[in-house]
Amino acid sequence: MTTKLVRQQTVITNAFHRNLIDWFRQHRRLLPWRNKRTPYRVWIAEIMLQQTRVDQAQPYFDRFMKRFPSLRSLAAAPREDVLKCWEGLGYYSRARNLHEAARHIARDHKGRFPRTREELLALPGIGPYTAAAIGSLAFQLPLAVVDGNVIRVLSRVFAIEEPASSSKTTRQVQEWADRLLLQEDPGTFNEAMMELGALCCTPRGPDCPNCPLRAICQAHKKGQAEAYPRKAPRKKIPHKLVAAGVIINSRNQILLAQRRDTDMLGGLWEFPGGKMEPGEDAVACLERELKEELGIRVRVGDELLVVAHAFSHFTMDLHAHWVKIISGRPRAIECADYVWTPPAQLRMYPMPRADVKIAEHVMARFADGTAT
DNA sequence: AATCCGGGGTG
DNA sequence: CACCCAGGATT
Repeated sequence: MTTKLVRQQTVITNAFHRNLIDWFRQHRRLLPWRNKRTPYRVWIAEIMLQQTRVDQAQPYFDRFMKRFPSLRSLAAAPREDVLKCWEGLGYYSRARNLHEAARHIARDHKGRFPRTREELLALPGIGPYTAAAIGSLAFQLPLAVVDGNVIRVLSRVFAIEEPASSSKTTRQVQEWADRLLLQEDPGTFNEAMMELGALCCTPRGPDCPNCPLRAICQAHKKGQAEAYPRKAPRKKIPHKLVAAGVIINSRNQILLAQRRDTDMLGGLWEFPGGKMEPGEDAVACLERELKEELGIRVRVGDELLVVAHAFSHFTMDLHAHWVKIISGRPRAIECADYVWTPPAQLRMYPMPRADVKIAEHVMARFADGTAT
């Protein structure tokens, strides 16, 4: 009885593997990180691909590899350079963690990349997914990855009813993936599963007729592929009003403040300001925030522009105003550092995207001579 | 187990 | 604008 079940499962598993791997060989995309699977390249690619689409990550990957071709060069670089290379990619803690982990490997592992799941998990920014990805792709460790693609594929294959976001689903999918993993070539199996999710078993409009797993897919059998994975009801995200000051001095220099490491967007440079309190307008907000943050009294002038920006967990309108200092010299009270810079050099500093928009506006105003 | 990261793309 | 997808860290 047991042997029969085992044999039956083996038949299914073999068919699963053969179809999946054949499909992958035909359809796999040629991506920069897929040639030369060194641990370092795999690592950088996997961190970039967290929460980020392939199309968006690709140019960043090429630039990053050019600028930091080796783990040693990354570890030796100033953090500022790493953030600058990451600018625009979002989730900046990834860049900070990457840099920290590189230094850790250089120092404690003498530059030899860790090659066990436990050692990988101990590095900042590496969780279960990334540890399995690096372990399988670079070191052929038998670790199954579970990312959004794998959750979608297996939620459909096994018609899992719990929402994709629940930790129960993650655990269930991890168990299935571990069981299905192609032991002889875990890296290719993992890539194939994720590629299937990206190209065929897509969130909307999955290409079931051409799917290598259609024969065993329970969601497809029910004619309900797109109904999986089940979605949890989502809550609405808040909207915030924020003000930023373009502080200009008598020498036509602009003040940038650096965010503290422990804050969100830590280490990035921005036009100082903050959230408007209830009942406050941008002017009152800037007078208060700039006193708290930099210890200066200011006169808030005209509005340059309003940047509407959507973040992952809220949206905001960022009101940028020209500002002059009435009294006091700036001190880095609620920020890590500050700097006065000529407008032309604003873009040397790594900034959040919303501040990049302000910076471009400021530079344009100076270029055409209409700056106040 | 749930929540929080200050994302970006698409229709 | 509404809607969608998404790993790690934290608590």
